[in-house]
Formats: sequence, structure tokens, C-alpha cells
Amino acid sequence: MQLDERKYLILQAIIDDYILTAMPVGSRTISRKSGVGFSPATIRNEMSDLEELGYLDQPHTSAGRVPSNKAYRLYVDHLIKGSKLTSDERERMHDHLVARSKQVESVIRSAAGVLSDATKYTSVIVAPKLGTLRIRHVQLVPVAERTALMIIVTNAGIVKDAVIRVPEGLDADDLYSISRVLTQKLADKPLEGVRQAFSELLRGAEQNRKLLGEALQVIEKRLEAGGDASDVIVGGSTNLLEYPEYSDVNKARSFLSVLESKDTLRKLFSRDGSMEVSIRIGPENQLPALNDCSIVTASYRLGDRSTGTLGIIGPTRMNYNRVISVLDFMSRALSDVLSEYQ
Amino acid sequence: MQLDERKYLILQAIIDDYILTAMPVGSRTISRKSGVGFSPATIRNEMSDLEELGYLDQPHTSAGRVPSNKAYRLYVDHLIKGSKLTSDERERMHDHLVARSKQVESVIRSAAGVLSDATKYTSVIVAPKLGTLRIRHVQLVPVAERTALMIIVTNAGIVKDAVIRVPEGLDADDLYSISRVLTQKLADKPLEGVRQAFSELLRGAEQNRKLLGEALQVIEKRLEAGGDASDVIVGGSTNLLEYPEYSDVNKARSFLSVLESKDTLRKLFSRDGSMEVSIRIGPENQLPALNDCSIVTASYRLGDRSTGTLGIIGPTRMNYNRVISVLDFMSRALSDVLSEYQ
DNA sequence: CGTTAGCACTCGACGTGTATGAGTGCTAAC
DNA sequence: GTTAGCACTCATACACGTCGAGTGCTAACG
Repeated sequence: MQLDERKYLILQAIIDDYILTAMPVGSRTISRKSGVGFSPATIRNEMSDLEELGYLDQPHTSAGRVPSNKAYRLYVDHLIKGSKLTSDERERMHDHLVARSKQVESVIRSAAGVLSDATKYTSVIVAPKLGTLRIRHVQLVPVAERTALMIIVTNAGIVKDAVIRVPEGLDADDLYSISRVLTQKLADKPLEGVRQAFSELLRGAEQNRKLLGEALQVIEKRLEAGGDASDVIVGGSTNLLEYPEYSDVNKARSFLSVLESKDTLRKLFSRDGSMEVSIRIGPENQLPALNDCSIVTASYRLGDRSTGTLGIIGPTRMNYNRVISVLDFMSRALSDVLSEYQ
Repeated sequence: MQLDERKYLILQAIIDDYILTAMPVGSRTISRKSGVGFSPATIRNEMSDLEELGYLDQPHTSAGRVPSNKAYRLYVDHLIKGSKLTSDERERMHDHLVARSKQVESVIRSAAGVLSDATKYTSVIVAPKLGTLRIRHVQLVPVAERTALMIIVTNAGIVKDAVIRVPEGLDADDLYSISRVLTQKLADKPLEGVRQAFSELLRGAEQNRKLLGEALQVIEKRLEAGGDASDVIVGGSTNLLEYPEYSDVNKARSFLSVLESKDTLRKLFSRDGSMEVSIRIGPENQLPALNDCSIVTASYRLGDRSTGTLGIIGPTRMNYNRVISVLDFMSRALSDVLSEYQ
């Protein structure tokens, strides 16, 4: 059976209503809606068909119908009607971002806040993959005998630091000049290409071989680790508790546990290169704890190559319209603000 | 009425039991306990006295008794019997800490993890006040025309960075040598004393007055702000949801909201200079949302003057014994690990 | 032939009534 | 001073009946 015009209309009405109320919706409710000129009985027949086709579920015999994941999929793919943000809203969001633009990390943090406030769901922002960032500056700072702090400033202004051991006998001035050389040689190289740059350096400078080797090791370890906890920012983690689907503490807990594991989040919110908004519904997330959550993601740019992810996680019955427009706007806004660091 | 020996014994038994079960405890339960050789009737008489004295509450006529906040206060002040951690446990905790000792921030982060795992409550660690840290290194890195990133490395290895505007015409080399001077002049000064050091500098170097002024402003703004979100680390925020007092979603939510506000946490976990473990019970926290939470804090050292706070937040009926010993141990362990950065 | 009114049926939500049991306070006996 | 006994209280659990929202089916209607 193919879905005809009327079935689309009814299905859309059901989803719209369910998104709003979280209550199973009955035939009378739909019938009363403006735009649907049929009696409850007719609607019932159509609903029965839609259920057979897998677009609706019935919690129990005498309850209304609830959209299935298949229905949401159809909804976001075909039925969605783009909604506009008011220019007032856009302005407000943009202002929030710019107010904090002194530091990259705080921009991202406030972006997470804006996202979760605007949508009332939970927002997640993942910083760009370290490997794609370009080195701008390298600095070795002595902290103790034979120990130094290596600081790497990237084109995103993001500062990465790590403690490394250094050969004996190097004083602050030595480290200073080594830093200078390192910066000169490595500037504008992406972090992931740093191995090659280093091996060239190693050939040249015999006496600092050990120091450089250690530095390289540290950088590579960081790249492998795929970033630390501060690379994943979560906003509005308690927002979801407002919704009836989380009135059960156990559900709430399993959801919140997911938010605690930054590694899981990083995987969940990784994307291919495209800039388009992407939506994963319920089980499409491959994580039992998120079986009735949807994840909507978009990308933001930082520099020429590197992109990070910003996204929303909410109940499957989320207001996709709103979320998509907010993400779409914020993806641009965030890219714009961050490009000023270039 | 004064509390005699027996009342102490009974009160302690009640608290111990309630901490374990979270259920109002009746006279029979106490009577059965080894160590208390009285019949339920006798216990009842004593309980009645204890209630009148304000140490016990009765949820309703035919329920058992529940310890009041006054009882907990007495408990932690007098009744507590120090418990020892097994050396096995100590070792495990210590190892966890050391495993991550490459970066200060990750040490603190993993300390929060260890604390919440060991206690099954929520842990909070507050980094030392910025003002008490000493400057080790200052570095200006060019990021764009007239813009530079100022990086300050402190004795904790903690890196603070901020974008500042610089006068026109300064190239990378200029910034390099300015950094060198700044580092030389400011090294070993505490951040809070930096204003004075700067004004001396300002008198000397006429041509960079503007740059230095901006840098000083940025530093002071940071000091005022009292640190950013990354200075407060929370571990095991969902742990408390395991306990029956949070089976109500609204309670859970209001608790979790507190954890989201880093400013509130910073205030809640600030301490005077002492290194002793301190306990605040229920309303002593001055925050309605935490009326049935207790907060236990200790200090850790970082360098000669500066201290940070580590603490646990849990239900008022928390296992104070265990929490105190864990905090006591971790306060030392953390100080030790961090002192290696000095 | 599609649409709709009518009707019997289902099932969760809610309120009421009753039994149960844990726990208390009091009194009298030990 | 301690304890056994007993009447009393009250939350909890369970059974039962009512109510109402919603369904599926059938027959009538245009």
C-alpha cells in the first residue's frame, strides 16, 4: 500500500500533536484539528492502515496512537516544513556568542549554553579533531630540573599542554631558543603531519635528539587519545528531565550516564565532512540507553580544513523543526565567530 | 536532660542503621542489634526522650524514627569512630592518580573520578584561587594583525590564556622579546600581586604602555571573575540518583541543577585555610536545594601558599566514616602528586 | 464506493473500602 | 528500672467498581 495524500496529512497531524503533548493521540483529536475535514471514524480507518504499515504504535487497545521511529524518519525526511527563527531570536543568540569571544573555549562553552537554552534539550559540542589543527606556536617552559611544560598553540587559539622530560643541563634560555626553532620549523603544519616535520628536525639537531623525541611522542599520544574531556562540552544536561519520558529516575539516570562518558559522546557526535544537518532517530544511535532519543548534528568550521560538531540530543518526539533551524543558524554563527581567530 | 551513655549508644545505633537502609528505624530493629541488650519497650522510652530532645524525627505516628540534622551533627562531632581504609584500597586510589600525572588538569580530573568511585557519592574539586598561584612564564603569541594570545604558565603548570589587542607594528619577534622581558620581571610573583609589578614595568617601558595596560586588564578581569568553569571539576554526578532519596525526579533535578552552576559550587566548596576535614549538614549549606545533602570538604596543597578544595556531596545520611577517611587520604595523595610540579 | 453515525467493547486511571503489618504509647506486672 | 501485653495509628497493598477516552465493526447514507 502506498501512502496517499490524506495519510500523509493525518500522519503529520498525529506527529505534530504527539511532539507537543507526549500523549497518545486519538482520532477525535485529529478530526477536530483545522485542516483535517474528516470524521473520527474515517481517521480511525486511516490510522488502522498506518499502524499496519508500521508508522504508528498502539500502547494498548483503548489508547490513542503513537508515532513509530519509522514515522519520525518519514517526518524528518519528507514531511518537515522549515520554520524560521525570528530575527529577534537570531540576534539574541548571536549576541550571546560574541559576548564571550575572548577565548575560544569560552565561545564554545557559551555556544553550548545558547543551544540548550534555545531548544530546551541537551546540547553537545565537540571540538575539532586535534590532527586537523595547525600549529602556530610551540613553547617550552621549565618547571623543574629536567622537566618542562610544552605548550602548543594552534590556529584555533586552543592551547594544549603537556609535561615532558628534557635532557640535563638545559636552562631556561636554552629552552627559549629551542622553542623559537621549533615554532619556526613547525609553524603552519597540521598536528597530524608533525611526525614528518619532526624527523627532519631530528636529522638536523643532533644534540637535542632526546628532547625532540619525547616531544614528538607526547604529541602523538595526544593525537591517538583523540582529545581529552575538555574537547566535549555539554550544555543543559538537566533539561531533558523536564519531559515526561524521564519522570522515571532509572531512565533519567541511564541518560545522564551517557552524558558523563565523554568518549561515548565523541563517538556519537562524530560526523563525516558534510556541513548538512543530520538526524539519527532512536535505535539508529546504536546505543540501548538512547533508544528513545534522537540526535541532531551539524558542523562548524574552524580554519580551512578542520570542523567540529555541534548537536542536540532530545527525546525522539523532539521538535525537529525548531532544532534544525537553531542548529542551522548556530552552525554558521559559530563558524563566523571562530573565524576571527584565524 | 543530659544524654547518658545509653542514649548515646541507641542514637548511634539508629544513625548507623538509617545510613545503611534509609528506612525509619523501629525499636525492635535496635533491640535485635548485638551490643544493645534491651527490650524494644525500653528502647522506645529512650527514643521518645531523644525525640523530645530534638535528635529524632518521626515521619508519622506508626513509623520508626529518623535522625534529625542535630543528630548528625552530634554524630560527626562525637560519635564517629574513625574507620581505616585497607592498604589495598589506598594503593588502588594512589595508582589511579599517578597514572594521569602528565598534566595537572587531568590529575585533578582523575582525582574527582577516584573520589566519586570510592564513596559512591558526588565529588567536587575546586582548583586553587588564581590569585595565589605564582607566575612562571608569560608568552605572547601573534594570532592576527594587532591581536595576540597571552599565555600565562603558573607554578601549578596550569595554563591560562586570553586574547589581547596589541599596538600596530609589532611582529612576532617583537612579541617574543616582550614575552621574555615580561617573564623575567614577573616570574615568581603571585598573580594577585601582579598589578604592582606591572606599574613598575609601565614606568620603565614607555613605548609598550598600551600593550601592557591591556595585558594587566585581562589578568585582573580574570582574577575578579574568580576563575572559569574549568576550575571546578565534578565527578560522579549521577551517583546520587542511586539512592532512594532521589527517586523523585524533581529532587534529582534540583540537585543536578546545582551541579551545573559552577559559581554556586565554587562558593559552596570554599574553605578557610585549615587543612582539616570539615562537614556541613543539610541547611548548614544555606541552599534550599541542598537541604538534605551534606557536604564534606578537605584541602589540598599546591605550592607554598595556595590550596584548593576537594569534597564530597551526598545525602545527609551519608557514610561519614568512609567519606572522611577517603577525603583525608586523598587530600594528602593529591598534594603529594601535585607537589611534583613544583 | 467512500464517508459517517452508532454501538459494543477494551482498558487504564481513579476513588473507595478492607486487610495487613510495622511501630508506637501506655499500663501494669516483674 | 525493665519489660510484657495490649490497644491504637497509619502507610501500604490489594480488590473492586466506576468512569471515560478510544477503538473496531457494522450498517446506513449521499
